[in-house]
Amino acid sequence: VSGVDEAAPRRRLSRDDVAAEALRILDEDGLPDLTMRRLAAALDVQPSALYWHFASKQDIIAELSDRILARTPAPHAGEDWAESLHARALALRDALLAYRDGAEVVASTLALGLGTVRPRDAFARAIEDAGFAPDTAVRAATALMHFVLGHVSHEQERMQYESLGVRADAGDDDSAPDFRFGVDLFIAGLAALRPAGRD
Amino acid sequence: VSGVDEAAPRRRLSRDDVAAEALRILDEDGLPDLTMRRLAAALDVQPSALYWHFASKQDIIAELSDRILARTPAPHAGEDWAESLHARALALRDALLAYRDGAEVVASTLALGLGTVRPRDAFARAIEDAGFAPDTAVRAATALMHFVLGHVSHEQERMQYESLGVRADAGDDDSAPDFRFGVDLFIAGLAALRPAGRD
DNA sequence: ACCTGAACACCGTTCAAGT
DNA sequence: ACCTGAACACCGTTCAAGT
Repeated sequence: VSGVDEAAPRRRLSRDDVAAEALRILDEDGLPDLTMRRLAAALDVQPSALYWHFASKQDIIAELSDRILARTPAPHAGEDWAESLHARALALRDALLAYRDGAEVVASTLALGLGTVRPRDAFARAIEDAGFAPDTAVRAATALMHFVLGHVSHEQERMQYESLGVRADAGDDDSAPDFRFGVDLFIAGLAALRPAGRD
Repeated sequence: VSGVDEAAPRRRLSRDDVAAEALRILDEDGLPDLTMRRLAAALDVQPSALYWHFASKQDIIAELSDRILARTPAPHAGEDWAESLHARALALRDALLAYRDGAEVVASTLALGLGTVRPRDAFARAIEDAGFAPDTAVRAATALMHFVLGHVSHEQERMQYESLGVRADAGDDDSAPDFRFGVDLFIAGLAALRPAGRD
């Protein structure tokens, strides 16, 4: 029995292994299929083993949220605040769309006060550049985050149910123009309400 | 054994009974506690009995969504489009806040393409009054819905976790001004972008 | 330090059978 | 027509015990 490759040992699971496998399952099968039991099976380990590396499933999801958001690019210098905000909003949408159910993962993590708030702060900085006070900028940035997460969640849930054939597939599918319209509306609002004497 | 009141019969459960009890559990214990088994127990019935009245749990939740949204009032006649939109957005927030986890119930129902779209259509009508074309108005109305649902979901999830002592309670709790700011921003955007020649 | 084994306390849904 | 009983195929989490 020496020539046959008997069950690979492959122990010493790392925290990073767990997160990477979870991200793979998320992207390939979606958030509802990302269960502790399925994750453990994919890693060839008992479910309880995961709790040595992460305190809870929600903590794993928070880690996924951070990884999804890590891909949002640094801003170009010298951009107009409106251009910058527009570009950041589109980049955030792209990052969320890059993983299946990305928006829901990030939204639920944000709601629990876990994970990074980098994208919101990036929005806020661009809005400060328009002349708004820091606390107002954070408020506006939060509103924009709600729009982005709501829009992309909706997009991704629709994709999910269309692929299952549940919803009537309306055919028309490119929601990028709708998204841009929403962002432009938001920016036009900021331009209209911003403190006078700024340019 | 005739004087003692033996286990009340109370059969013939109606669809309305199921929805009403579900709404009670939702409001008192929250969406995570609204399970088919708990609902059945509260109605003194087996879980499988619920499936005679509703095809699925999601269908029950869609019914709750409609009931939550039923309380949004008819608009005053003769209002300015901006005033009307503002009033409707605040009324929607109030309706969502009237039941625990109301925003999440409505958001998930909307995402599945179930339940009423009355609030969105009401938004769209006010936006048409500003001079926008019907399809543009629906786009903008959808964006506003995303903001409202996102904002109120966030508010309610925060309440939930604060009451459990999970999140650090920051003390400052009235998010109505933040909400109004977001709505005003949105309306200012519409005012800036609306077709010329309208007043 | 890292993981197994076994249990605890649950889920939504289906379906034959009863009344 | 309306509901029970029993099952199917799952959940997240804990914790003593092993190595």
